[in-house]
Amino acid sequence: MGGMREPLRDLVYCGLPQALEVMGERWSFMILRASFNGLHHFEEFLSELGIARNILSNRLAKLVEHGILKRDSCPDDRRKVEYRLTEKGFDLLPAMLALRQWGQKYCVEFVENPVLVDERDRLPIGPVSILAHDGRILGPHDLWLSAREDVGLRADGSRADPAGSLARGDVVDLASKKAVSG
Amino acid sequence: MGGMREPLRDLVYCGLPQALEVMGERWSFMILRASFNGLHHFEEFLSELGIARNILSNRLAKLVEHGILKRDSCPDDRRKVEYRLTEKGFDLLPAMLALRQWGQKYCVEFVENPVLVDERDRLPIGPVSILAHDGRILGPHDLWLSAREDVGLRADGSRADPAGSLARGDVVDLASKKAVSG
DNA sequence: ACTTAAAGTTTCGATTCGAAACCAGTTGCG
DNA sequence: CGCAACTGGTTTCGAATCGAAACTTTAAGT
Repeated sequence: MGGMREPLRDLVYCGLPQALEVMGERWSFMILRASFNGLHHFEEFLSELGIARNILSNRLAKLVEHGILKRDSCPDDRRKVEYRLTEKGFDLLPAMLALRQWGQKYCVEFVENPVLVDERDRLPIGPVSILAHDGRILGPHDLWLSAREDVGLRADGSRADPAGSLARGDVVDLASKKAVSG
Repeated sequence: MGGMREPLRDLVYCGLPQALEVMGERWSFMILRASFNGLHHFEEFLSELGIARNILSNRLAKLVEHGILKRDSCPDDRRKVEYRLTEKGFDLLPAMLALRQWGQKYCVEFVENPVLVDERDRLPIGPVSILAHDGRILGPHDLWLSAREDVGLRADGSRADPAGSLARGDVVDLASKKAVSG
């Protein structure tokens, strides 16, 4: 059997609700973006984002609590506090960019001016993409939801070598899948 | 000049706030996930997600309004209404997966069972990735924010051929960049 | 005609958001 | 030292949002 339905209720097994617990709150992504942009201080976030003081305080605390930002007081000026992205925080970049690119594609008519480029050749980056284990770019319709035991088991019965990726798996559209090959 | 700071306030130029206007609200991503999973009806979403009736109604309306879902009444049973993803909705898959993979990596200890695989070989997909114009996978530290006019202008003064991607650009960390090469 | 199903709407209390005021350590300066 | 200004908060309180439960409406089913 191929396309299964995911158990949506079993939140413990799914990364999405967990991710949304922090990042689903208003301003979290905007604060993250500001961090990626090199802002580090409370008053910087405050004036650049136009967020309310108490909410910013609350969000920063929550982001720190979840290990996305780390909070250090500046040694040179002990009034100041530095908020910096952790590795866990940096790992949200694909999600943030994907969301942003989507918004850019569908909701913004202007051509943006500071452009995100590859440091190597200074050419604009491409779209954030879903990759197969071998690096091919996958579209929404190239995906299939499979029972763990059936990983690598092709429709024709042959079995691919599950050498590569192992730990990462996900959600998906199976209505269209069912039609296509179920 | 290389790493610039993005104008965070000018929301019209940035796709992120636009994207968050819809997807930033509670439940939007969960509804999207359910849609990807093949749910199409109000009562399905209701029982699978455990969301309040009025909120679900509100969110579905907003998702439809923003062109992420389309709403059709079933011809066979005119009590029923079908909510289906549009192309615009499908295009949110990378953002949703990226978020989910992040949550999976950092917040969920269980091995998930229905695994998302490549339809071709039925092997688990890889992580959602930021790609260079030529397909190389880029990490958070391979990015640079460049003025539009300077696209393709390398640090050493040589110019890369900006043949490929043109319309897609983005945000980023420039504090670390400044240190590295500014 | 009566019952049930699907998809909402209404109502109302609980939570969250947001603007503004207030507060507490530092620091800079005369 | 004494005092103003700066930084990063907390408090307060009205407005908006969320959520559970009851109610409404249209369409099948029998």
